[in-house]
Amino acid sequence: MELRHLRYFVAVADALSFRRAAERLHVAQPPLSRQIRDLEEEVGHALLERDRGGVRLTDAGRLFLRGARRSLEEAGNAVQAARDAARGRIGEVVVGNIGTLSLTLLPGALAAFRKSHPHVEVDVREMTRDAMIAALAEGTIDLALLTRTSPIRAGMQTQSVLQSAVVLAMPSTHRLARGRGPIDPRELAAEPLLYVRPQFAQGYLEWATSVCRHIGFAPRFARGADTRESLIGLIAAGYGCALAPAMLAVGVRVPGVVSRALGGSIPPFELLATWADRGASRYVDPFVAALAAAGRPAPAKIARAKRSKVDR
Amino acid sequence: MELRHLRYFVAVADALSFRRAAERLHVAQPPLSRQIRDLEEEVGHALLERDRGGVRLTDAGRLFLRGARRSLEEAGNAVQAARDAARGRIGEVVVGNIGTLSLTLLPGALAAFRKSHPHVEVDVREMTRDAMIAALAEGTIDLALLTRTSPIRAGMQTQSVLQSAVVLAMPSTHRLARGRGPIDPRELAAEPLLYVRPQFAQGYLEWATSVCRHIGFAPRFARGADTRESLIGLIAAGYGCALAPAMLAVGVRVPGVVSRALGGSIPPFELLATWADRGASRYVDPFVAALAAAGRPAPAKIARAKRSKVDR
DNA sequence: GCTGCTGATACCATGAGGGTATCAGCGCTT
DNA sequence: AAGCGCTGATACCCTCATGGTATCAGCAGC
Repeated sequence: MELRHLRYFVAVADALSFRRAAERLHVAQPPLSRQIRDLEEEVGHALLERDRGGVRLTDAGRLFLRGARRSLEEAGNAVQAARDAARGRIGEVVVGNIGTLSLTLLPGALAAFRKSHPHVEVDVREMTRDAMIAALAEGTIDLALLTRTSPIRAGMQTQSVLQSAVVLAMPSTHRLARGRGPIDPRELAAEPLLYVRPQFAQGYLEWATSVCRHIGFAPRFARGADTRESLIGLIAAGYGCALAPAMLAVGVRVPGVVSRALGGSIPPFELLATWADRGASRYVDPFVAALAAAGRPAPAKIARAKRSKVDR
Repeated sequence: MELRHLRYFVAVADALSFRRAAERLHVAQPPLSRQIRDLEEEVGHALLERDRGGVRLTDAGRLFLRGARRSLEEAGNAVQAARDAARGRIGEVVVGNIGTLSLTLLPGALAAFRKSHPHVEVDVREMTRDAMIAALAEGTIDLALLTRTSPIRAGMQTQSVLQSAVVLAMPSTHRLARGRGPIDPRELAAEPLLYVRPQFAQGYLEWATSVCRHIGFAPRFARGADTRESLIGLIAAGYGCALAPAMLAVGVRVPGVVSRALGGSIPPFELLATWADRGASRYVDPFVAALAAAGRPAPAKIARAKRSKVDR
């Protein structure tokens, strides 16, 4: 399969006619037919339905068309990016974003970085943790925001860009919701905990487990949610408590949910900027610096409140 | 340029050696060299630096490599998707997501849809409004969540999936922050308003303007922010007020920011599911139904509160 | 039954891609 | 210093895939 097949297929799918597509492509119709036939053979299924008087896409063809368009677009972007870079006009940093966790961090970093590097494009992509780790190794992204418990591969550099105290989020009717000041972490041992299933929030379970181990007990995980938002929903509905970084509680605050800091010396939740030793964009370093700077000032009013007197 | 060029280039970039790359590709080294040379000619710039004893990527090559990988991956995905579809195993719905606005809406809809259609993959992509509109026309995405003021092209169907009352978000020290109940909207005429610049949140400005026009005055926009988050930051810092859908205020609630509903008969903020008449996935209809259902129950406690007595 | 449209088939040519043999530059060893 | 081993580049040839032309097959409407 070559880009030619994709170009031809897209043309036919757009024109819904071999003849007209051939015209637009400046080739004759028979070679076009043959290329499409070859493509269908390689895929192994019919992509087009030839009715008299026209062509229609099969279900398979519809999906293939989408992928073909994306592939062609990426190929064109690659050329464009290379030309731009050769002219020294812009660079590019691609950041793999870790869901809503970085909602508080990214905006500030982006704003600061745009000021110091106006010609550098920062492209934020939403992907799962495992996808980020794979993409880092491939060089598809320059930078990922990962938790410390992530299975980071060899050849990577990391820098902590954000630390956030661990809090317990719970229904406002919960027995632990009443008191003031930090909770005695040993109280948690008896609590069934809610969690986010690993499919979407990979690593949450490991992180929560490691926090409990550090306190000194094995967690009892009661009920899983599919997304961070539905986890909050479960808490609000009174199903139980969950461990969370304080910064997450800032972003999504919902009536019926209360969060209190944990006492003792619990290691804070930590977000690591992670990038490859070799082959990364030269703009990774300044961007990481911007992240680290953004991880400190404004939104840190709560995030910084580790085990300091602010909490007490 | 063909996929072959991309495959070859990726192989060389991975091996950092023409010989070894040629081995892995099962071709001889000279043809490989020629293909790479042709590719560099087409791009117009050197992608590789040939040093004695090895190969290094140029800056242009680094960026090209990334695009090449993506293009190849999309091409592979296209084939895979077509095969899956032909077996009737799964369908696919791609949703263009409108930033944080749909944070409250999507999780519920996704959960419900997964229950009724477990074999259908829903792929959520983060993109700007204009990118969504273009992608809809191209068939790259099946569905977009757009505001009513968006310039939707012909051949599209829409369905309202969420309505949310308009609130005024302001610093807690603001004169309008004190009273109770809905604000008299005419009070706003004197207020300088903050806004999100059109680059990131395309359409916000039009929407806010149309709300003011409906009330009966021309808005005075004072200061722009780059992201929704930094807008909230500006408000918290006391720079002024901003109009917002109530649902947005639910997601991001920050100390120092207060929001109050607007009185009178202001049309609510509305989110439209938008899809192409023809060529869309067959699963669009049930997914839109799931969205509409999710737009009603739980998070609607505030969102539903249009101009009903709940506000008064 | 003719003409118009649709796409498929048959066959031929040209040229691009791939093969082999060889060259050129450089570092290391003997 | 000469030879060897590695690197990638060049020269040349062959083959087959791609694209061309001519034609066929099915169907609609006049």
